Amino acid sequence: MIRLEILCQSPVFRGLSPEGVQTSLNGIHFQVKTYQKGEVIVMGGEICDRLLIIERGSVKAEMNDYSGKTIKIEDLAAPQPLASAFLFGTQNRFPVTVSANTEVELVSVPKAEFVKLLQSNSLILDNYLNIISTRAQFLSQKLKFLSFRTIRQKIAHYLLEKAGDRLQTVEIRQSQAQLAEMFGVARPSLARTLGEMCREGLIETNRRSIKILDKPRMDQLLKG
Amino acid sequence: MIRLEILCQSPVFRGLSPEGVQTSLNGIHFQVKTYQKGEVIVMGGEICDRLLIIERGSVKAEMNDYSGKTIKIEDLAAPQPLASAFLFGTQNRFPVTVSANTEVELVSVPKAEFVKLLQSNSLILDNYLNIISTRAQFLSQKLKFLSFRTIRQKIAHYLLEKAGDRLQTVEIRQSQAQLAEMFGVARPSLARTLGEMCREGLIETNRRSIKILDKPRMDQLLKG
DNA sequence: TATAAAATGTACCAAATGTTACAACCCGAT
DNA sequence: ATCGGGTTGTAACATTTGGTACATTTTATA
Repeated sequence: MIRLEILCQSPVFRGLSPEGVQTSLNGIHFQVKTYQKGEVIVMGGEICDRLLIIERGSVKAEMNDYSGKTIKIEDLAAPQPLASAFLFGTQNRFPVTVSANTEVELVSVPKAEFVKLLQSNSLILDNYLNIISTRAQFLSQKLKFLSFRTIRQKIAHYLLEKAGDRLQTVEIRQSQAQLAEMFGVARPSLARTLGEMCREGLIETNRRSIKILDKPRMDQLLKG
Repeated sequence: MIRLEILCQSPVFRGLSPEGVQTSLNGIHFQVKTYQKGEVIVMGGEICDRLLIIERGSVKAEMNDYSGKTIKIEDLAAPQPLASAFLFGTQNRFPVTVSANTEVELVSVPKAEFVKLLQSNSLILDNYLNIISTRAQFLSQKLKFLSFRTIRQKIAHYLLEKAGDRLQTVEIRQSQAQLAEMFGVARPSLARTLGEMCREGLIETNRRSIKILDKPRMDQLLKG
């Protein structure tokens, strides 16, 4: 049994009514698979020739290097699709090993069938293009971010970007620890640098809001 | 006048004959624009609502931060498309300022028209999906790369990846300086680390070829 | 309100990297 | 063969960051 109410909330089917999803899926082949908690859903390196959409439950994705040990983890829950950027392109293999956090139900659509979907329904096509593009943009953004050498620069970049042209005060939604992870630095290092920038009169921190005091000097930081 | 022989070599139209490109383009609106050397083609931040394909000449893309200074450069020549990953997605703005290196001729296809193309021709759709996916994968790979903390890890990752399962000797095509830039580290630091790894018996360097002596310990480096 | 858990601000030291400088080497052009 | 430019190896030193530890504050929950 397909959970249409769930699927139509998936990024892939966004904007379609449950009936619309039903209609779209009518013409194509697909499977619904169930996995028990802990079960491996896809192994890293496996050919990615199908689109997987989580219908129920959550999974974790672990990246494993050649030596066999897992490094990083990402959690995905219904109604997210899995590794959508790896269906096409030159590297058609799952970069991660995916296993079930809970009991999981997946819809598995073979690539060829999914292509039919894309061609028959312009909304799904648009959705999918948006998914991959957004992913590429996200990664691109993150890369630009990592290209800054010092923590000061990362902070300056982050704040100025978030503040835009007029705003002076930026509200941080994440914890300092999350911010540090996003910056790719150690949490105490981030706190220290924030403290230094405060003392130097560049910014003013107060909880989760940061006020930019000296924009010119912040700009200067990035010119290097 | 459209240069069909050039366009059909573009990643977007790959696999189509010149006549096929002609046929595909017949139904849609598009423009051919010419720019003089040095002229700005798109400003960073501008809305990206059209696909641009270079028909002749080459362009350079510069990323400029808020302080107005350009940072990085990428060169693109015919028959490459421009910023193809930014036509869709949430951030529909050019991330870079593009200007003409030489006299340049571009084909400009409005987004709405391009969508028609994608829907009418499954080959173009497949090509485009491949372009964005490949880009996402490339970025993802690069990001994984930068996620390694130490230079040793970066070297180990790079060498093991390049060597694959059997090869022991890896030929480097770039200079040490280029390699360092790719790693995002200072050149002397890279040289130093290579030297250390040599002395420790992990590798053996000789000009632009590096021999992996102790694969197990190299693996171990990445687990740490 | 009381209490535990999480988040934050700091300090110290060790490790890694950047910076600068210079010598040795390789390679191509004259 | 020789000269010069680019590449590589190395050293010494300054900076930055990571890691660990702990006190303090805030937040969540009973």
